[in-house]
Amino acid sequence: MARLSKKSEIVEQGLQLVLQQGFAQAGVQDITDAAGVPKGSFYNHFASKDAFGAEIVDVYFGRMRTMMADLLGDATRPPLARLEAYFDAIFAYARDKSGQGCMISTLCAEANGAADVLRDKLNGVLGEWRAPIAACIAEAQKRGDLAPAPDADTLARFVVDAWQGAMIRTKVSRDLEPLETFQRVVFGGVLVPLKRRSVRPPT
Amino acid sequence: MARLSKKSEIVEQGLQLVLQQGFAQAGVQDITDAAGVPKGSFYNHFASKDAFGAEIVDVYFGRMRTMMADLLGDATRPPLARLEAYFDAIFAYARDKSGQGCMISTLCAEANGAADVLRDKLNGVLGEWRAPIAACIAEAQKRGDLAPAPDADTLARFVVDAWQGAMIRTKVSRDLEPLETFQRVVFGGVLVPLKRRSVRPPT
DNA sequence: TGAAAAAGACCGAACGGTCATATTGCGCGC
DNA sequence: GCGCGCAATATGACCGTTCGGTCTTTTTCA
Repeated sequence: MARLSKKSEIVEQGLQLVLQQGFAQAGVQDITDAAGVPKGSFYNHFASKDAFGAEIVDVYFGRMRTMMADLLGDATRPPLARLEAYFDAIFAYARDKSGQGCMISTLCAEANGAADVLRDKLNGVLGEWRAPIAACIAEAQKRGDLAPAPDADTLARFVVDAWQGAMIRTKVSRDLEPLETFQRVVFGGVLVPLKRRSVRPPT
Repeated sequence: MARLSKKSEIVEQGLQLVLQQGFAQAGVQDITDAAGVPKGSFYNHFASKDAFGAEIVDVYFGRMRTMMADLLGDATRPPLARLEAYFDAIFAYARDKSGQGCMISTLCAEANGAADVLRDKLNGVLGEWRAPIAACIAEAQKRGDLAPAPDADTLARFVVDAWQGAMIRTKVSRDLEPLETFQRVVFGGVLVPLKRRSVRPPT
């Protein structure tokens, strides 16, 4: 039987549930109910709930990876345009597909109290996420599109953190305003020249 | 008995515990154990765990409020210096006091699945948090220290979101690097002039 | 004397996880 | 091509623990 094992069904439904409710909040029972399988099946495929968590991070990030490769790696466009296209894409993804939220930010928020295996996985994934963004920024800096001011890696860390913060707030505001704000500020101007300008007054 | 009711002890220890482990993760039993009181006492003071959550948000934000009033409202200093002083202060607070994390970001992250009373409270608190920051930014814009580009409120939303995102990542990285990155980028230059510059190449 | 608080035993439900059993598809000797 | 055996999966009853919350009784203080 098993039109290819029910594992994929558990992963798919579990992904949605964790996305909506958080990892701790989504019980194993809830997940297997959503997948339409008895609870026992869960432990045929996953050693523990934590192992399941690590696996859905892989699945989820696998999908992000293809989006990143497509949009951030497109050498035919200038780096900043690629960055904007990428964030447009994950914005659209958050709007249409996931109901709602970002798996990574959701799990990061619960990192305290979570198993080390999950924390380590998240650290790795965050690095993998940041790298191509930092590469785009570095390329823009080399082209002179961007000030060399904060180095590319620092800037990439900041941007990803800001995105996650916006994602977190969507859970409270229940709309996409935080993501729109992110887009507007990051790609339309920002606090930045702040310090330098205030240091040298209009004379 | 009761050197002024054990409520304050429950609130104090509960605050620390929620800060460290998250709201859902910190059980009522854990909290009363930490406070050294029997579990029954908890429900003499709080109608439910959610009501307790709303109350510790008030207590926590009350402390933030005084810090905000002191540093952001100090009319003797230029607005951008006040902003930087404020973020320096909450950085130091995160480093030294809280062990570790930010109550607001922690609870926002769990907003899905949380009671509406808590979500509403968080929305209110976020607005109250943002307002004086937006006021500082607006003042800086009026003085000409800052481009009028993204309006003050939008900028304030972004900065607060970015701070929360950094706070969230400290839970994964287990160090203060995300907060340092936030400081460096926000107060040292940023992506901002990005779009405008890339649109008009060096000719 | 009465209301508030302290106290701890207690509750049903849900949690993550286990286990014994039934079922299935598949490789392999024939 | 066929039957057999076996490992992987399917299944649901079951386990101990912990969850948020209740109840009753005792203590305290105004």
